Amino acid sequence: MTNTMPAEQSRYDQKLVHILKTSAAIFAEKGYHSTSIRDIARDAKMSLAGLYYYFDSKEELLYLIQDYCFGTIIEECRKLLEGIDDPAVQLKLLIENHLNFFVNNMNEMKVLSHEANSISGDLFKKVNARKRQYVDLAMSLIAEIGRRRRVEGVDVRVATFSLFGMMNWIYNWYNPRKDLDVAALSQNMTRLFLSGFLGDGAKHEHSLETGREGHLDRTVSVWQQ
Amino acid sequence: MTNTMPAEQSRYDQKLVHILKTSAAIFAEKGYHSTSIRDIARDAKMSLAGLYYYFDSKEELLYLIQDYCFGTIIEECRKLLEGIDDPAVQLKLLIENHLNFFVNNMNEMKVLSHEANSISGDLFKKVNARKRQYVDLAMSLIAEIGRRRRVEGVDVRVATFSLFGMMNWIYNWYNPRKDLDVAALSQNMTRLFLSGFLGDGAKHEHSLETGREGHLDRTVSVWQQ
DNA sequence: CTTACCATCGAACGCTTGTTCGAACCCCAT
DNA sequence: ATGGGGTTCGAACAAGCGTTCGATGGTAAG
Repeated sequence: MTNTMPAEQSRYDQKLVHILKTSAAIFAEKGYHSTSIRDIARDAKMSLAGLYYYFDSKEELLYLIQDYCFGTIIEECRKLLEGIDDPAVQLKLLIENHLNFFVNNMNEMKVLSHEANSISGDLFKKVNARKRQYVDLAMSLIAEIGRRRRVEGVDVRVATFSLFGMMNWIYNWYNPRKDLDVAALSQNMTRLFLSGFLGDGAKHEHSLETGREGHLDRTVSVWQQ
Repeated sequence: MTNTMPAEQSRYDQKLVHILKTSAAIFAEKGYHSTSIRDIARDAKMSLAGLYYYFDSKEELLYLIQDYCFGTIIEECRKLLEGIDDPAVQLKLLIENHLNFFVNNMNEMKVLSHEANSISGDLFKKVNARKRQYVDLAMSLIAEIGRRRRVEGVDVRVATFSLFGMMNWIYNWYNPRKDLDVAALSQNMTRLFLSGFLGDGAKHEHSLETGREGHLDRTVSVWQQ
């Protein structure tokens, strides 16, 4: 399986794409494990057995969706960042690209975010290699911004995953017909994150003293036993 | 089913708690739909049929975990916020409570976050009512902070769900043996969010001009067809 | 010791699942 | 028209699923 789809698509490629899109829509709606191949066959208007001409197993189907999704996002991102020096600008572009892609491919991205552990073995490793690559890119940008602007008081790892948390959580709430459009969403999140990361922490923190620090129970377990 | 467990637990209650904790651990590890009642029976050291003395269906089992989790988190939060005037301080406490509870009950919270749509019908409605209650609380705090500090340029809904995204994403990466402890994690995220929300957006944004705004393709679909 | 109730279990039911197989179909080059 | 390879399909399989039922064990009160 190659990273990129041929521009000129054969009948076979077109049908595979149709299957992947249909599957992603159902996976997004009811979850990978609750979706049966029969569900996919119905929506794709094919027979059960006919589908297996295009993939070897349900798990490989999930892999094809995830891998191609990651491939595209990373490729687009690399193109976008090329030749830009300021890591803050690069990060801004990464966020824009991520959210733009997410919103315009909500089904596939929900499957990528939510079904990350529904895949196992070698296929899991392959997807994870791409993920690590992408996360490392973002983390190195954030680290570099921190270095140049002498950011203190925020852990780079925490910052990176907080950013991905913000961005990847949108499948839980974002409604394109009701919420801001992608451009405004990107701007909001870039501002939230960059201002938060760079922002003068000390400026606000002194006013947050509660006079009862360390008041939290260490709730070791939900149900004490 | 009541919201709170009796302080004095009968033999029955203790065993129910044991089942809930065991189930949550397996659900967290392999997902709700990939977990069979037989898996739970094995780990809980009970027979398959014996489990059904404690719940009526697999779905109700999930509900019990989620409902009790939400119940505890909201109750703790209310107690903590009581009598405090500054919404920024209240939000800080909400974040601390949320993360403290999350880290100390990672299994249950992962099930709460990740299996939100694995439940349906009336049980889903019940859990969702609690969720809305909790989200509304956070959103109203954020809105009030925005009003008092005259925050501009960030949508309150986007800010709220970005915060929950940051916080709830941690089950995907947080490793208590390798990462910061809960106190430091809370401090980091509070700083990231509050500085981000309050922070002078204009201060940094002018330096982020790329000279090619609107350059992003509207990637309508992953696989063009 | 007997009664009654709470708790537990082995075994089975009906159903859905992912996957396979061999036969049939379609369509284009000869 | 005919051959053949690329597609499609109906039917079946074994395995696993959630759930039920009737019977059994344990235990505390009468």
